[in-house]
Amino acid sequence: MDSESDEAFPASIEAAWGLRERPHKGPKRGLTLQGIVSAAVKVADEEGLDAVSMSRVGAELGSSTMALYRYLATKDELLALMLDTALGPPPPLPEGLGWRRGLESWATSMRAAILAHPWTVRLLAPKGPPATPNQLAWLDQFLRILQDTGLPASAKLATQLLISGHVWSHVSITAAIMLDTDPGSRRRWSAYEPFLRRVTGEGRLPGVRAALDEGAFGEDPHAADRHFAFGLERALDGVEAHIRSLG
Amino acid sequence: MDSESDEAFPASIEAAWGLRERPHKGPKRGLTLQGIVSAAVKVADEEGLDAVSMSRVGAELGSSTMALYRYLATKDELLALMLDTALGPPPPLPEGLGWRRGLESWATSMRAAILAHPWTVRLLAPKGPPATPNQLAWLDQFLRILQDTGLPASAKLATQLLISGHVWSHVSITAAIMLDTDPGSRRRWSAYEPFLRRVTGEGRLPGVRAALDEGAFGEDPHAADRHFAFGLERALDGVEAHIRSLG
DNA sequence: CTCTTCTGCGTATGGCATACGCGGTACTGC
DNA sequence: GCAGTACCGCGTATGCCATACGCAGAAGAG
Repeated sequence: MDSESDEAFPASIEAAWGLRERPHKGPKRGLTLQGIVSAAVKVADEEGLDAVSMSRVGAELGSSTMALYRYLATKDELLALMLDTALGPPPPLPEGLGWRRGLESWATSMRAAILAHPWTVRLLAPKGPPATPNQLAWLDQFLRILQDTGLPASAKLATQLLISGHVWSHVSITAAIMLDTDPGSRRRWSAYEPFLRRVTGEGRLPGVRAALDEGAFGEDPHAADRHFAFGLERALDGVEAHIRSLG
Repeated sequence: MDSESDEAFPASIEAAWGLRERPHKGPKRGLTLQGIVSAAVKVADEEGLDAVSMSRVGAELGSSTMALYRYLATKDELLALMLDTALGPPPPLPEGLGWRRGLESWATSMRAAILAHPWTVRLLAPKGPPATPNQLAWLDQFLRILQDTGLPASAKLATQLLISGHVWSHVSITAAIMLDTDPGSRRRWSAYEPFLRRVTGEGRLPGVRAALDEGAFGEDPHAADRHFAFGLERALDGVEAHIRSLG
């Protein structure tokens, strides 16, 4: 009955939900899943996601590479669990905010949680349905915020897709700039405006050229925050209009 | 003068803009950048993005691995150019559509262009400012559609971020399902609803549970299309309200 | 006709995920 | 208390990968 779902979902994800098995036969386990994941998160925080290899994580634990495979079937499982613990659970929501302020807060918290560990950005690309505890907790909070709006459940999910998509895509661009510690590609951003100017010459790409001449590409460092807020407000305006049209 | 920007942007990207150098000294070149990129796109289409290795592409051309490095500094450059040619230029826009229908059409075309080569999804994660010809052409079309709306250029860019973010994130999820040819993970989707039911027991995750009981997770195959349209309409509603408030 | 510069490409390096199997451990059933 | 067994950590090995380096030869420049 339940044994089928045990097969369909990786054992390590089951384990993350606390569905531990009885203490089996062999020798005592020297490691824990949580310990492995924490070590991997530490490595990612300190040396970047590319430094997270099975051998590097093993070394961090004073263990060997292959020992980890007694806890994880593949590296992808490790990455999924790293994402889950790095994001953490959503912060508790103040009562009585109303759905709009609630979603605003949700999106802002989500953005902050991601940027607290910028390498999570690259792991947010969905590889399957959300299945880890914290990921589902964020989804759950979102759905609860919309509880009393009268939206059908499928519209709630579609709204979550819109808002979290905005957070994700915005944060991806932010991270692409922020994470650029390499001086070579940092130079690329400063060379961007002259590059665009060259490429938009002779009447090519008039839309880009107009934006360029309006100074939209040489913006102040707070432009990212303002763009995030702008998109979020537009999206919420649209949701609000739709909710009103239902009542 | 211009030589600085030549340094800041990879030579292969300059080459993609047709800024070819004079036929230099040595032996004739046996390959072309376009030929390499086309071969790589072919491999990705037929065998998936993971099959695209320098040696596989070299073999496709009857050439060696290292020959490619006379045309590309790194594999990342190849991937950037693959993305650009796979997306292609935006289809010409019917005249007089009005900005709203225009953006709708833009987003729909963009989604179709991505899904025509589903592996592009993974390459859309921004690694720097958009710099290749077709990427900038899509951006340009978007900005031109908003030409007469009275929006400041920075708002136009923020709007583009919102809409393209929606397209990207939606298509990412769609692709995560579509590309799942592996029977093991296909099973995971069908096992998802029972999994959620198990995990939302005992009052946990009430928001998810409510959506589950409303049947929102066991939806028909056209749910993806409807969710895409829903999010797009909400976003455009918000933009429309904002544009009205300016006039 | 030589010289220089660029070509394709062979070889080598260091990294990676992970398959496989061994020797030993500690719980289970007798 | 003892055998059996299932599971442990982990050494070794395989087959990928991107790419650094340098060489031999080709072809335009003088």
